[in-house]
Amino acid sequence: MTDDGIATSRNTPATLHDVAREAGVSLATASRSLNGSTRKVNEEYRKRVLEAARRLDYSPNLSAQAVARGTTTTVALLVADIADPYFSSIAAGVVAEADRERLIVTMAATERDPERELELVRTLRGQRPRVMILAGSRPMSDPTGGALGEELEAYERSGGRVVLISRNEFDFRTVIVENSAGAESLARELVGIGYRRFAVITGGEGLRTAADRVAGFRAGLAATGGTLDDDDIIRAAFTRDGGYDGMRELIERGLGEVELVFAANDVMAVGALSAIRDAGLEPGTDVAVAGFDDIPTVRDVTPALTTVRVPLEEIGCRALRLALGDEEAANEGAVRTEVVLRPSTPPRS
Amino acid sequence: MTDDGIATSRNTPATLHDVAREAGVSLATASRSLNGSTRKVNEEYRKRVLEAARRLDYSPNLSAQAVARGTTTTVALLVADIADPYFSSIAAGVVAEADRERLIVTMAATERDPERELELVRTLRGQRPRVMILAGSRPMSDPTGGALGEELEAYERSGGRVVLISRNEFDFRTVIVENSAGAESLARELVGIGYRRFAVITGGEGLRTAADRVAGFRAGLAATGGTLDDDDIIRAAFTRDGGYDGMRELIERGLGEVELVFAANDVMAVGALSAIRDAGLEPGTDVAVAGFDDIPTVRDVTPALTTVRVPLEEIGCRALRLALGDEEAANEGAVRTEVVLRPSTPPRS
DNA sequence: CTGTTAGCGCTTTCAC
DNA sequence: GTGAAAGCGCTAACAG
Repeated sequence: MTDDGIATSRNTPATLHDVAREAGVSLATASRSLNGSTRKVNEEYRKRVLEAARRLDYSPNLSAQAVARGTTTTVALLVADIADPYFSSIAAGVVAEADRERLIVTMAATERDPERELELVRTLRGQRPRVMILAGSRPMSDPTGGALGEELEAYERSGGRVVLISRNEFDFRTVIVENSAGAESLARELVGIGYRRFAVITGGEGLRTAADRVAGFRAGLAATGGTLDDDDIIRAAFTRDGGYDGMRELIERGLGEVELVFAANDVMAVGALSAIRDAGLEPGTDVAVAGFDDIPTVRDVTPALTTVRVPLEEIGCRALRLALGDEEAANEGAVRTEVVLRPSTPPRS
Repeated sequence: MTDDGIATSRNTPATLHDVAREAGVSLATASRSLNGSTRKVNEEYRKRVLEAARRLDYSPNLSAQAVARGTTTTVALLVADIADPYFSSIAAGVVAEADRERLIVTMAATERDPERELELVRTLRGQRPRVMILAGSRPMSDPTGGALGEELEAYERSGGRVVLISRNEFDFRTVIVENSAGAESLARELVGIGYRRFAVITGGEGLRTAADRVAGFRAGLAATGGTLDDDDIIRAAFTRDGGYDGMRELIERGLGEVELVFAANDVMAVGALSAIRDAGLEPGTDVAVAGFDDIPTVRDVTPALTTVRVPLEEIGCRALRLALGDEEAANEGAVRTEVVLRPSTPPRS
């Protein structure tokens, strides 16, 4: 072993040991100077260590730190689909907040498959993340037979924090979105501007989020005299194509008296808009459309989409703060939503 | 220390040690049974270990494994903005491929700030990721004075692999996108359907990707007789709002003879569409618009947007395969793009 | 304030 | 085939 003491181009990163040797101090002193320790270090030594670290291009091995400290700086985020604007906006919020807290985010996609989700939670647990954030609702009846819940509980028992976004299936901290109340307000406002007969396109089989939105919408109609026949509730995939297909189905079977179609989220609503147009109808004029979420693109479709705004990035940010035990975040209550009327639902009469 | 031998609700995860004890075998045997070792383990022991692991709800500590093995199962991904569909689609591809390779992805956002990018690379290096993927072009003239390049080189020297997506600034493996050729084809096709006078809205100050697209577009026009005045090249932020602002500027100064506006990416084009409409003009009719990327939403705006398709998810996937040394990926050459004509550029005359 | 040393949880020689 | 033991890179008592 030729020890030339110079930063040669080795093919393994410099270790703290190398830095200590280079600086002529002990491991402990090197460690203390490089990372915020409570202990004070002689300014002279400190400088020498920092200088040596720079020379050797030292970068602390986070895995080793994690093992030694017994705690990581990692946050795990699970979403249904990264390319979906709903999730990517939430993710952006989580990543931004994590960055502020000098935490690192690892991300995985469940592709809306509960089995996969369980599998991912298991894998990710190996990282010993400080926090695990699960976004995206899953079926209300758990097809994995409670295995996910158990896994998450085990994770919390071992010191982790799980936060759910808009899915109150378990007893974990949750960022609650006013899905029901928001949809109810939307229904009221729509009736207020003259709509009476509605149809709904929603996600398949009792997804919690979707179900809440539909229930809220229904309640709003009930209170104000709007009509929604059970037959006019279409189920489809909770995606753009689902919205497209649902709308086409609705058109094919005949819109009848329906004046406005409420899609349980914006990506579906956008798909519905295209289906309407592809059927030779004029959205907004022949049939009005409303969505939920206020994803960025709904301002740019035509007609611009009426929706319920939910502050997606903020939700991501809050989820993390909640997990980190932020007092404020814990006391803020449900995330406020807000109805945004746009040309896709022009006032009627 | 009460050692009752039962999986009590401790508040620290079970270790391999615990499993070994529970199974009555040595640490080594437990390790060998749980992870694919070359060594053979007596079937009887193996079963006992697996059973014990299950009972204790054991999950291997990835950090510890990383330290012991000297290698991680992590991939780091840097993008400009997670909520931007261009990047989130690429990210989805990376995550999907990583999942296939049983790798974990950590993600960070540079927010288009070179300083931040450098900072993030430094931090992420601490993870000792096997691979680092950088997406999103940065200014051609490096404001960090080559520091990023040095950092990345140091990372590769220490055994990592960096892959750049569509940014050939350094000598690293790169997923090359036919930005120039794609834009050139687009120009040719547009001239082919009757357009003659063009304007361009592009990203600020020499972003590589933007510059290539504009250059290609220009070349296509030059070859076919289309006209693009230097005055009609507008610079704005490489975002939806940038596109909106750029278009508004163009309209305010007077479109003159301009028949078609080419935006250097789809999000800008979508913003431009809205600006046109907000100015009381009809996109497609009064002025045609074309973009680049073929992000999902461009099918749903009105009129649907002419663009150059680039297979975003595939790019993410390829980036990772390239990093992992996949022969095929290395030999596939540039990522093919394809012109997609849609109603935002109706045939003229 | 500094250095020695015993871990952290896991892998991997190396003997048996 | 199995186990004891020596690390991996780093931190945190613990003495000096």
